[in-house]
Amino acid sequence: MSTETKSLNFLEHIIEEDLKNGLDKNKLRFRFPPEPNGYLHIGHAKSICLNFGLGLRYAAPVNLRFDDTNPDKEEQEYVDAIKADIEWLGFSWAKECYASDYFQQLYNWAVMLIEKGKAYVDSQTSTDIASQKGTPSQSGTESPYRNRSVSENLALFEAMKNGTYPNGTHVLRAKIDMASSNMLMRDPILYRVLNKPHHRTGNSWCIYPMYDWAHGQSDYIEQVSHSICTLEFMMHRELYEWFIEHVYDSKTLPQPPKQREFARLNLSYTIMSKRKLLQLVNQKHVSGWDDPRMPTLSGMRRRGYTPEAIRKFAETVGVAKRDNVIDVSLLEFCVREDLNKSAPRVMAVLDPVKLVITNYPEDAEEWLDAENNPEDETAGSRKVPFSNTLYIEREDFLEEANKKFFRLTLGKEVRLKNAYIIKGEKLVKDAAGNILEIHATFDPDSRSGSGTEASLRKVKGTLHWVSVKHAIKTEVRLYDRLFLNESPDGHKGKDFLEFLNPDSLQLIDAYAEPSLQTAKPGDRFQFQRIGYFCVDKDSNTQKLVFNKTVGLRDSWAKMQ
RNA sequence: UGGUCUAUGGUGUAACUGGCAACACGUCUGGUUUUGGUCCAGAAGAGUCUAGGUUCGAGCCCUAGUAGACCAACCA
Repeated sequence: MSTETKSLNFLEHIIEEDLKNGLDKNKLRFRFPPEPNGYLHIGHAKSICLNFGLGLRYAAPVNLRFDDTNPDKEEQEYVDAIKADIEWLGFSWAKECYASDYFQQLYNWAVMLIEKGKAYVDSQTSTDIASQKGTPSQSGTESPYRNRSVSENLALFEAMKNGTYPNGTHVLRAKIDMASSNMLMRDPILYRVLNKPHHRTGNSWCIYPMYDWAHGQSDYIEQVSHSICTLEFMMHRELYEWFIEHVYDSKTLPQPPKQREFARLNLSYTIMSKRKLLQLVNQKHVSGWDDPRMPTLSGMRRRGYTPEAIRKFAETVGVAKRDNVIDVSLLEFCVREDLNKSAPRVMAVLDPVKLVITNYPEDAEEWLDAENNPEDETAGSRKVPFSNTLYIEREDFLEEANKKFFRLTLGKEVRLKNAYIIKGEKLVKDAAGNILEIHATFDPDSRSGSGTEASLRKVKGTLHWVSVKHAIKTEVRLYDRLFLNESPDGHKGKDFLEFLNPDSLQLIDAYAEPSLQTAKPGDRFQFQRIGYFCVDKDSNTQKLVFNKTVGLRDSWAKMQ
């Protein structure tokens, strides 16, 4: 990998600095720590590419750690989906870890904090505790339980653990500073009583650690050197370090883990909140987490996005600390760039109108050579059937065309891709004036690849087509933006559902060349002049459908 | 009204310990092309939030403003 010429991002500068200051390169270790409460989305992909990318760059292990400290929201289904998505993206983790594996160790450390007088059991209600927290500009007040004796705390905490108390009755808090300007330092909660089975530990625990208590310690246990998270955890850093300081033993780890923060990915027109995505799934606005309209990795996979494209995208957007909004078109660019190299070209007509070649023998057919991919010489060629009755795209004919339009019109020549040059002759219309058929004549000497002078003649337009007799009818699913508002948070005060695009999914019947008969799920094609499509299997009917991945860059469309 | 973080073309990211602001996307021209795709060539577009300061020299350092983000869940 030629990472040498690439400039470093700020995290890599930090790591380089640490190495320069004597950190052993072999002690570098990273982790990707998802909470299994939903499917991974494109925002996670940035974090995955960042963490695993650092692992690759420094030949350091990267753990996959599930932050499963809240059985209220977490499920095994999510664990499985997350693993599948990371593998699909092309990364492999050194160890599969779970915060829940550390529950006992965490508990022991909590007991240790109590013994040191650094933690106490608070028996107030959550509202009482909240009201004592103060505000950012006003210090909080100390809990009446703050100075319980160590032995009382120990007994209470053990009883909490043993399931003696109902939910919400007691919490374990760190004794730090109720006047701190950092709200998180005002005696944060370490444990809450939650009588609920956990997807991995079952019924063995009825107290569960909070994020702050679990996360840093998990990093420490796994000997993570750099714990990279998003900006909203910035204020947690002070607490992270306070906790580490109280359990840290330099004999175990030469240097305590370091939390550093980067700005999360924001994509225009894209919902990136797991809560909202879950709502879309639960309320059946989409068919599931892997609906091709979802910004989830599984949705993008079904849509036809490639892991390469997503990795390239993550690399392109970079990593920094300022808030950003990336335009979705950049992601689409990365997808096109990758697919252009690899996707075979095929012909399909989405909105057909009949084209009759009047001077072509009525019952004749011929199989013409068609190049599979002009970007890839090894892709070979295939045969496509030609006959006197074809479908072409309705929008490829204009009865009254201006000079800017260089597709088919009466009296003008265009080329049929891989076939002949034709000339528009006349129209057959119904009583209402709708075009039923376009009649044209072809030039027999103009066959593609025939090498004749006529075949080399320049015509401005090239049309895709399929032979009516040979075409296969197939379902095509066109996807548009799911979410209409440009800014993901630009709907202040309004329900984000109001911005859902009613036309985000369109099912249409299209006609495709017969070679597509053998297409398999996951295959990707470029429908000539239309866009990229991915073969998907309908979960109910088991029939193959084509999902539109992304359109072609179309400068003509932009001119209108 | 407290604290923390951030501020570079339209967007995003660079610029090693100060030395003529670079790259990608987008935009615009022109060329190639049996995809109005691709590819190729070129151009425009910021003088780095503001005001001071240090310096021979500041996007980088200092001070003060301004703007935005984050922080008061028994969520992560």
